[in-house]
Amino acid sequence: MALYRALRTHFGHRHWWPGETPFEVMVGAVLTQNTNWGNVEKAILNLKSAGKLSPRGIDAMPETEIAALIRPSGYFNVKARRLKSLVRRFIEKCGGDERNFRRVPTRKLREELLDVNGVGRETADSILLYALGRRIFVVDAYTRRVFCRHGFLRGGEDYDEIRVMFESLLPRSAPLYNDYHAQIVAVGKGYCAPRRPRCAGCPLGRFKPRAEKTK
DNA sequence: TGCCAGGCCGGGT
DNA sequence: ACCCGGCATGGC
Repeated sequence: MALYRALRTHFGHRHWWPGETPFEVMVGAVLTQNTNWGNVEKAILNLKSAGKLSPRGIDAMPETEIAALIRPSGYFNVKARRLKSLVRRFIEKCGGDERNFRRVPTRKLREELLDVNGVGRETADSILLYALGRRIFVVDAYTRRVFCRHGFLRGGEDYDEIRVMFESLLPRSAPLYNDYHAQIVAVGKGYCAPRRPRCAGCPLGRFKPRAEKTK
């Protein structure tokens, strides 16, 4: 937790996820799979300009047409298929309005998401936290990289192992999980990318591994 | 120029 | 239970 405070002081509130609506966040979560966010923005802009950034819009479009619009995000054929699968399920489960999920337990939603082809744990959790405001800590490549490098993780840990670790160490708060993960991405992008030297001003540099294990 | 980016799936061992 | 190839674009 003190670790979060340090990052937060250094970077300021990150205001994540970039996206105006829950649906846009869902789409972004799929498009950003192993892909630079800048490319995802172009793809989303294309969908928006075409007036197709809606559950019905995606649902009604043939895959080839979606692929053409999301081209800049890479893996466009795969992602077009994944988007359709997700949107189809989304419509089936809530009629395309996530407010209808209000009474559905997070665990159930997570299972439902993971059952969709093309939605793995990180994508599911990103949707749960950033689109639906559920208390699920998102683990990603940056999380592993940063916390490995500083000795909090060994590297072999399973995704859910890491997620549960964070969730049990932190106060259960969606806004906290939200900004914490955003902070990790901020520090990961800037200073902890592979083969890139760490910035001297990085708050993580001031922490000894292990000293900060408890919130 | 080559490497990297906010993964996931399917098939093989 | 791991390990690997495939999927593709744009930026530095």
